[in-house]
Amino acid sequence: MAKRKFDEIYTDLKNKIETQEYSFNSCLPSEVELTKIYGCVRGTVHRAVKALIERGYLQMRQGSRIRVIFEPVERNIFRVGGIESFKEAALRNGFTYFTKVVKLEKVVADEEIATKTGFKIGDELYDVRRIRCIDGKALIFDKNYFLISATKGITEEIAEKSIYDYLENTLRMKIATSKRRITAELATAEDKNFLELDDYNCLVIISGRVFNADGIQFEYTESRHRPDYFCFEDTATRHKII
Amino acid sequence: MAKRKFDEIYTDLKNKIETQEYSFNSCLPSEVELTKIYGCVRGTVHRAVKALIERGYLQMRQGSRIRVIFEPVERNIFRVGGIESFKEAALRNGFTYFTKVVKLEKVVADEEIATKTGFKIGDELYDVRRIRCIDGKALIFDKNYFLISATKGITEEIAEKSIYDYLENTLRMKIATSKRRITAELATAEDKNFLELDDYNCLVIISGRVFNADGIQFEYTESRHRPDYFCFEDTATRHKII
DNA sequence: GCCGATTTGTCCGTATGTATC
DNA sequence: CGATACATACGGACAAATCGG
Repeated sequence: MAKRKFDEIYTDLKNKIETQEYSFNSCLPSEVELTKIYGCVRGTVHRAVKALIERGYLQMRQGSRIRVIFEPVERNIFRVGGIESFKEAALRNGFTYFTKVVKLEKVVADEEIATKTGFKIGDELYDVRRIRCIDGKALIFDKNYFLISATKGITEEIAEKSIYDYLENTLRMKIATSKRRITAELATAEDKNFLELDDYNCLVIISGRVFNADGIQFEYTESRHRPDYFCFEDTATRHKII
Repeated sequence: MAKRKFDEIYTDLKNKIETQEYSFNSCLPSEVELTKIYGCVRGTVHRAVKALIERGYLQMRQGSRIRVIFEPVERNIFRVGGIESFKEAALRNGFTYFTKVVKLEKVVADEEIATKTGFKIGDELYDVRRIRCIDGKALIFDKNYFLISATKGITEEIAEKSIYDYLENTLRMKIATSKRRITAELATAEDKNFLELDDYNCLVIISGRVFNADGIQFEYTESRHRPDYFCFEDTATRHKII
């Protein structure tokens, strides 16, 4: 995977930017100079640079040079970006955490479930509900449905550890795309029962449909966060499809 | 701008997918067949397809064909995706809306403002606060700071209409990148004063720093939404930098 | 399970256009 | 205006994964 020339350049530039070797508001060497540094054609450099633009590290303008717009920020917050899983985020922030499985049942999708989850009526699903505790406090409530035909064999032990480890490493499933939606709602009775909400009467909800490489939707996920344990970051570029 | 071959292909494929000419879960013609259709080389087709993958329309896997994973969804929700402005979202949903300017003052950034906004202490800024009303209800509270040296001449009339129109069309500023963060917080006294919060005691906050093409940050924006008028959608692809 | 055809993934080298300085 | 630098596209090559017989 990491033997793509393109990845090397991407990673190397990203590191140099993060360590301020290329510092905020300075300019990168021109693309032609970069081709000499990395020993490749301009197209390959260009591709790496565009990837860094989309991720908010660089900025380009035709005719002028490539500018660094990355600034390191202090952060002790619970991010849910494109990449980090719950576990990674907890670890990065130095929190202790554990998962408690409160439900693991087989259900058949009725109309209500089908509409909400994107599965078809009649599909057999695992209904998994878990509480995520951080520093001993119950802060996140995860509700998941998995298509049994694609994810056979999920047990409580697996749900407590990592379902994705099981799917990827044991079942050898290849996960491809995931469509997410972030919303916020009033907390339900179930939320209040399971979570320590303190003064908050709302939750932030990240819901998503996940597809495997065969184009089959195998999961619907809903992660209900106490507001202070939620943060999402991204970079948008206006007016351009890259 | 629209004379890029790549854009034509992107737009045409996107339309054909949205109108189900290429339907959910079916496969596209191979890249080679597409080059014949569009009269271009494979690299160009490939690039358009990758853009559609990042936006959740398609899925590819080396060796097998390109699959459509877009499904039209009912949507009567207030999205804040990468692209839509407040106005566009309101229009799309068929709501009436208007903006009320409750503050437009010049301020000098002190330490507190500087930390929060990313400007430097001593920078001269416009402090703009606006209420967004949808269907007659005050639902969104926008707090913005603009760097005066880059955005000279903002008036109440402009703030009521569209500051971005003014910046792009009158000042000819080129907006490039914007880093956003989505969080949720308890509503403040100011929020409760300006907004109709009903039962909600929290708000969803989209904050961001916006840079122009010269790499200058000219805006800090904070958009405080009542939870039921907020929705963010995106697509994530696992394990791969495209 | 093997093999060959198909299809996507990456990269090269080159050429031309366009914006900036 | 010319020099520089990025933007897009072409055509070709080979690698890697998939699929069907």
